[in-house]
Amino acid sequence: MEAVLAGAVALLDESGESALTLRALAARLGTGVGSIYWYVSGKDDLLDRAIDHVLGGVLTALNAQEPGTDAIDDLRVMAVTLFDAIVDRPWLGAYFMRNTDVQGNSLGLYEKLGQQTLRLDLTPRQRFHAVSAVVGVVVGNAVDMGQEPPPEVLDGSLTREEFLGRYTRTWRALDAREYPFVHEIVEEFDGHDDKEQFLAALDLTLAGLRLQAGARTLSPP
Amino acid sequence: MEAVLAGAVALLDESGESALTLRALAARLGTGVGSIYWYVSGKDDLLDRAIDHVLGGVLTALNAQEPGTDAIDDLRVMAVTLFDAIVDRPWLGAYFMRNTDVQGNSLGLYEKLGQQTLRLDLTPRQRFHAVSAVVGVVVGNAVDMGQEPPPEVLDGSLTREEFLGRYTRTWRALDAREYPFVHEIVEEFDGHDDKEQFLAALDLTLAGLRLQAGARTLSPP
DNA sequence: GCCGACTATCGAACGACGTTCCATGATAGA
DNA sequence: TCTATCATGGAACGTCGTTCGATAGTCGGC
Repeated sequence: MEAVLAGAVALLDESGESALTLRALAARLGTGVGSIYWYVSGKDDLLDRAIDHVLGGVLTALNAQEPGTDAIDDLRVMAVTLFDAIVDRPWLGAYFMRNTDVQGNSLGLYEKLGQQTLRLDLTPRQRFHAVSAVVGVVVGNAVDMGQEPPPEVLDGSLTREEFLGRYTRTWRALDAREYPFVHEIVEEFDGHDDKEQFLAALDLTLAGLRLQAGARTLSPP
Repeated sequence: MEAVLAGAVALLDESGESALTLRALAARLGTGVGSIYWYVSGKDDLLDRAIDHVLGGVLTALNAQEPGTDAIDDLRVMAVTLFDAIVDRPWLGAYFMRNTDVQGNSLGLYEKLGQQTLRLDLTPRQRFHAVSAVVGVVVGNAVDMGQEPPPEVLDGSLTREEFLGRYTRTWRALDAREYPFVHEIVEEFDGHDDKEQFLAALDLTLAGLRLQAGARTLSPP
């Protein structure tokens, strides 16, 4: 059972979601496809368990985090940790929201993030929405990078910079009167950092949250 | 060509992404699978064109919107329009970020949203991040509802309320000391509205953006 | 009036996938 | 030792995306 999950995660890590095939997993484990079905009910179940498996590691990382004096700062660190975990395993991004299990480590993460909002002066509904918003920002920015890069950059025949350069060249050639915004930000897009982009989005949401909470925390000063 | 795209969108609208099969599409069009390949290079291309097709409608809806006095308010209306389009067609959510075409209606939407930030007192980088953040919030909250509901509720043998009730019952049974946050918000989750949840997240981000822009707009007073 | 070139259509065939099913070992309690 | 349960392995089925060659229809040029 543990070997099945570890093999599935290894396949996903090595070559992305398209590489996770029951036949490929059986070959890696030196067994037949039928054996895998004794442990899991199907591919969906396999994926759910594999996700829960790695989310367990993320959850322990979150639990190891020392609580600080500011709840929103702690919330921010947790969101960044979650984001980094998805950067390490891009396939997590595509399937993150899929694992809406009734319980498990997914719920544990939700709880851990939510506990920080308990330290803020908010209504239950505001807390509920705040955690959803933070998770939404993480997922929304992570799915972008969860996409498998085109085969040309995987082969190494095209670097990521050259690939992005194709965008900027096309954009620079657009009519400046029809596309004033694209021209405004094309230099920013060129060589942009995905993580910086995520942090900017996260900080906007957290700034709004801080405003909503009135900058007052209920935790020890 | 137009018929192919219309048929693909119709299939997606009727029964979700799993229903879009080249054989099913050929049958609906009264033709063979080979004919479809004369118009599109493959299923990915078909999906990209179908998405661009419906995004064209969203873009015209955005262009029809009367500019208001406040750029952020306009940005908010546009984000809501985009979200509503995804609610109407849940399959859009799963594939929205997929269509990162170099040009097309996807770029047009990006430009339209970005033009609102040109009316704000921001640096180019801040504008770039602001649009990414808004799109991230829309996508992050839309993918949640882009998931196909379990077959039981599709059959009608289980209502959405009963399905959500399974969550709340399990959560209420959890240890209140280990899961204080889940207990805090379980009542909010029960019968919650996805759109309200999205609006809360969007408003947090826009509040942060308004703070960043110093509440000063460059557009006519 | 014929002909090559292009446009467009169709469905059989291929390989890969998820899944099912059953024959076959292993293992442990009686 | 017998037998019931646990566990394995791989052939077989149906569906999917995709490829390919056969087959018409539609022109303009000689």
